[in-house]
Amino acid sequence: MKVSTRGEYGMRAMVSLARLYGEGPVPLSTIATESSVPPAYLEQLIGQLRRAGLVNSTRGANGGYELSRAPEDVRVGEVYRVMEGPVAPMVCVTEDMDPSEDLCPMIDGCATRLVWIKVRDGIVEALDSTTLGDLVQQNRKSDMLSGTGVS
Amino acid sequence: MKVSTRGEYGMRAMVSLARLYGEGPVPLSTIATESSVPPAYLEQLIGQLRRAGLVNSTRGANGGYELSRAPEDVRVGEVYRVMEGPVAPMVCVTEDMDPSEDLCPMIDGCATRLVWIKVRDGIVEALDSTTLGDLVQQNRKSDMLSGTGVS
DNA sequence: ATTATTCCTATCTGGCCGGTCGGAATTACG
DNA sequence: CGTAATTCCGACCGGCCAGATAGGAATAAT
Ligand code: FES
Ligand code: FES
Repeated sequence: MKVSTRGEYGMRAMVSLARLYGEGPVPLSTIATESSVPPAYLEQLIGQLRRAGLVNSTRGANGGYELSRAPEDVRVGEVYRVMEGPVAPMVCVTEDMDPSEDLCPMIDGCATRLVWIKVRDGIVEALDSTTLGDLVQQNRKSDMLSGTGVS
Repeated sequence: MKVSTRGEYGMRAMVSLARLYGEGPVPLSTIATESSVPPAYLEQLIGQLRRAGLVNSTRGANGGYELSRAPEDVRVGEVYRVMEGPVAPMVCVTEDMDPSEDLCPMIDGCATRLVWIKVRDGIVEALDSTTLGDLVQQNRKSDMLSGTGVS
């Protein structure tokens, strides 16, 4: 059960943008460097984030990307869902699914489903209780304590 | 972020065994039917569970498998870990990892890691707070309420 | 015009998930 | 003893898709 690189990279990119929030459009190349994501690939990913309305873009020279909302107003769950789709450790417990359809072929109904629902809710809680703002803040704090992050 | 079929099937099989606990060895074919898992595949999976000590096997005619412990004493997290490996939504937050190694290439340390740790802990909590016993019990209860589970 | 940038879509590749197969070992049973 | 029921083991394999790369068209600043 791994988060794909889309989720990983997308989240990293968004954190980078959060750190640079308020300083105007940031070109893709910068985000790519800062978040260590292959530029060509990032381009694809950030397109998704834009279409989802999480980032705004400015085209042409001096253009770039920026968060469409303040970092404190962006739950990481939103980013996650754009990149990874609805939270669903298993098809039969997809977040937004019609509760009536139970596609499990098990005899006597499915007992395991209860577990996966719990797991799903655990993930949702973790994702939706944090904002990009929280992340950059936490990070700045730990930078303060340990000097310049060291190597 | 999906649980693979190994986890799904493994869990289903264990629930089946839990329901039949105390009635002697259950042949693979029965478990396969009851949990709707291709027998040949299940054989592979249940081998893992056996080697991990979660089930005991009896060879030869009239042989089969049974839980090595009472259902109430088996946390679903144990089953999960056997089938899926340590809980780790992302390599850098693997359950049993050496906390010193931080392999993230991000500039200024990694802010996103905090999220994944939260996610991981959410999953762990969900898995370790439930036992196979809980599952079969819950399931029996819902059977009672809705007749014979219907079609 | 030239340069910096976003935008779009097609294409490729390796890994591994999900599953099958054949046969050897082991034990019950009449 | 022989035969049937079963676990046990490792090899094999096809298809899908994550994880990129590539090329070029549109847009805007200077
Ligand atoms: S309904 Fe999902 S495992 Fe049964
Ligand atoms: S350390 Fe895992 S994403 Fe940075």
